[in-house]
Amino acid sequence: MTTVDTPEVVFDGSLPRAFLRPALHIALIPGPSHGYDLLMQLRGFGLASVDLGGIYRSLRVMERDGAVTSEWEASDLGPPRRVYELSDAGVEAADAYLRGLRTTRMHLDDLLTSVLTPNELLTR
Amino acid sequence: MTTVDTPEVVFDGSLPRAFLRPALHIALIPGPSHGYDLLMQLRGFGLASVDLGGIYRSLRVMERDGAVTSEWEASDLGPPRRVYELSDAGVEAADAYLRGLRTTRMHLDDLLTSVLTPNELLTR
DNA sequence: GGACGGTATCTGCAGAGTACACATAGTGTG
DNA sequence: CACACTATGTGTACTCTGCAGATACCGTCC
Repeated sequence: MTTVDTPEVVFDGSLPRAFLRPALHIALIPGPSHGYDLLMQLRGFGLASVDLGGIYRSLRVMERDGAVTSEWEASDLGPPRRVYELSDAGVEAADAYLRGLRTTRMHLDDLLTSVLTPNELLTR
Repeated sequence: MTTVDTPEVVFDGSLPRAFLRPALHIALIPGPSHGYDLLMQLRGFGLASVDLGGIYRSLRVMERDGAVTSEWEASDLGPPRRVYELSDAGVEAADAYLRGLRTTRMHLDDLLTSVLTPNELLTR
């Protein structure tokens, strides 16, 4: 089977996975949090299709890289949580991500307006 | 040195690969073009690290999906070019991408401002 | 003529990254 | 005691990407 399996236009406007790590850093700036809660937060930022497994893996990589530290915390709503907190290096990384994302935003604007300014396109 | 091989904050502000297909669609709205030229255009939109091989592959997938048609064209600057043109379906797809990207920009703004509004963070 | 740099397309492949499903377990409610 | 929600984690097949290499046309300079 040659499996041509059309990937289709999956760009629904949600933030792509490339933003997962930046978003996790940023979501942790206000204070410590755990994976399951971060999932909910990220969904609010349009990271709609993000996979929980991916979040846990990402957080562990971030910890391995020294951006966060973690410790277990009891919960009265369910099983214990692994709570992550930004390290100093993590705060710096978050800041770098913020700067990067502002540039990204700018490029996105360039791309979106590139098609609007030549107004022969509006007369299509 | 245990070489945990820090991937580091590689987020330089360039548009991530997820934007390649949308950007190709959009870049083709003004008119037909070929891979090598599209590379140059996309670089102008912050798709800096984009790989030529990836562009050619993407274009072929787009053709397979019916978004573009291609034909060979002679060039007096070098070897013949394969010129791609948006089909009707491709124009629609490009439009869908544009709408999606506007949503993406909105989410990106949410993410960026989420960290600015709580102004205890500004006093760090 | 031959070397070189720019233009142009395409393929091969190892490694990274993902989605999706599954396993496990605590807590409160009917 | 079944169920839903909270919560963390793993296994795996698949896809995607980056990087490097092959091929080739064109104009210029020596």
